[in-house]
Amino acid sequence: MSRDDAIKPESDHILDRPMGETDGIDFEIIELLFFAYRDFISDPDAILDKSGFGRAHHRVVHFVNREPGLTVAALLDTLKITKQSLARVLKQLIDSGYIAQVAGPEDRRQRRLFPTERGRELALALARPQSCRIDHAMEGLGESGRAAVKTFLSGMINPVTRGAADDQDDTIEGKER
Amino acid sequence: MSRDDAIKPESDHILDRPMGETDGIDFEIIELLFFAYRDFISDPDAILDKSGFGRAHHRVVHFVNREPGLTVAALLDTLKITKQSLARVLKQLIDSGYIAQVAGPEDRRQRRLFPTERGRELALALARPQSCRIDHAMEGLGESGRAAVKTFLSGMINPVTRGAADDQDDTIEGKER
DNA sequence: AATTTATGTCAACATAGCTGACATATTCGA
DNA sequence: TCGAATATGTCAGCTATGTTGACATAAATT
Repeated sequence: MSRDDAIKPESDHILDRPMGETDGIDFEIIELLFFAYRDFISDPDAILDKSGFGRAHHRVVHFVNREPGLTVAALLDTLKITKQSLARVLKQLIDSGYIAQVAGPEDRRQRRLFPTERGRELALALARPQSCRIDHAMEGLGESGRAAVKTFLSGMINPVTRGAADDQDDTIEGKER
Repeated sequence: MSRDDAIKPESDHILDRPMGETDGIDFEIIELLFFAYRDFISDPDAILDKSGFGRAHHRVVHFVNREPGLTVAALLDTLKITKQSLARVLKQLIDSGYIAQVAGPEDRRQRRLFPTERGRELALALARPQSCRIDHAMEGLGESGRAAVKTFLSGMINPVTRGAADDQDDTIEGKER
């Protein structure tokens, strides 16, 4: 890198004032969210490492445990990833006996996803440290404070556009998700 | 996949009860955090796509703008990634004129990072929609509610272990981060 | 019978992490 | 002053997880 090209404090309109509240932007919360989520994720990450799984597996196991009998389509819609992305991790979870598939009772094209005992245990093991962290963060707060947190987090989420629910109607605009 | 191996609802200890509050775990907040963060990130993602940058660039631009003159070591410590990971995105940001390096005035080994005008603009453009989203999510909340949110988010973050600050002392246990 | 839907799968690619190894400039301590 | 430690950069290769596009199969729908 020839080392000397870095020593030119004169050029290029360098700014040395921190980007602050002056712009009417709440950088504090932006950063709190970044750090909070990073650490929130780190607990399960450590556990997953041992099992040879990753975050993608975590999400799948979580939602399947939260809603046993979920269809693949519904899961894709929740995760907002492509079926090819899902396929990779889902296959591993099925092969390792964490999740089982059952043909839909009404519509036999569907593959409804259920957790096995093993899958349930993993989901709980992953959720436990996260729950602890949340409990700790909620410690000082009263009922109204806790409610405020939920309101805030809900407000951060994009509104659901269509009547997604369990209806079909997904490939209308050509996106194959 | 021979299609028929999926149709075996009998085998393997399938659970069909949702994983719920019974286990003393607050799944609601866990999920709210997941969805909230995902959507929170999606705003800047859309902007970054146009510039040909990714989330990694976002973080670098953000923190350099928040603390101009940051050393590479300090940035690595904030982001908790390896220097090789940082190098890739930092190089691109420097080459494209979003960030400039200046040799440290005291310690000339350091490369202190500063935003250029361009870098500042990008950081602001990325923060703006996030700030809007936060404002919207805070809308209903009073001062105490907002305070609760900050307390909560702060409580979610791992406590700082050592006197990290600007001190050296990083390679003690052999990890080269 | 033809079409649509739900799902799976192959192949190729991009981003952003990681480890390991090594280079260079600078500072610091003995 | 010299050798070790430090701050940073860089090469090479690996992994995880996302993406597109194309195509296959079974079941439902029209």
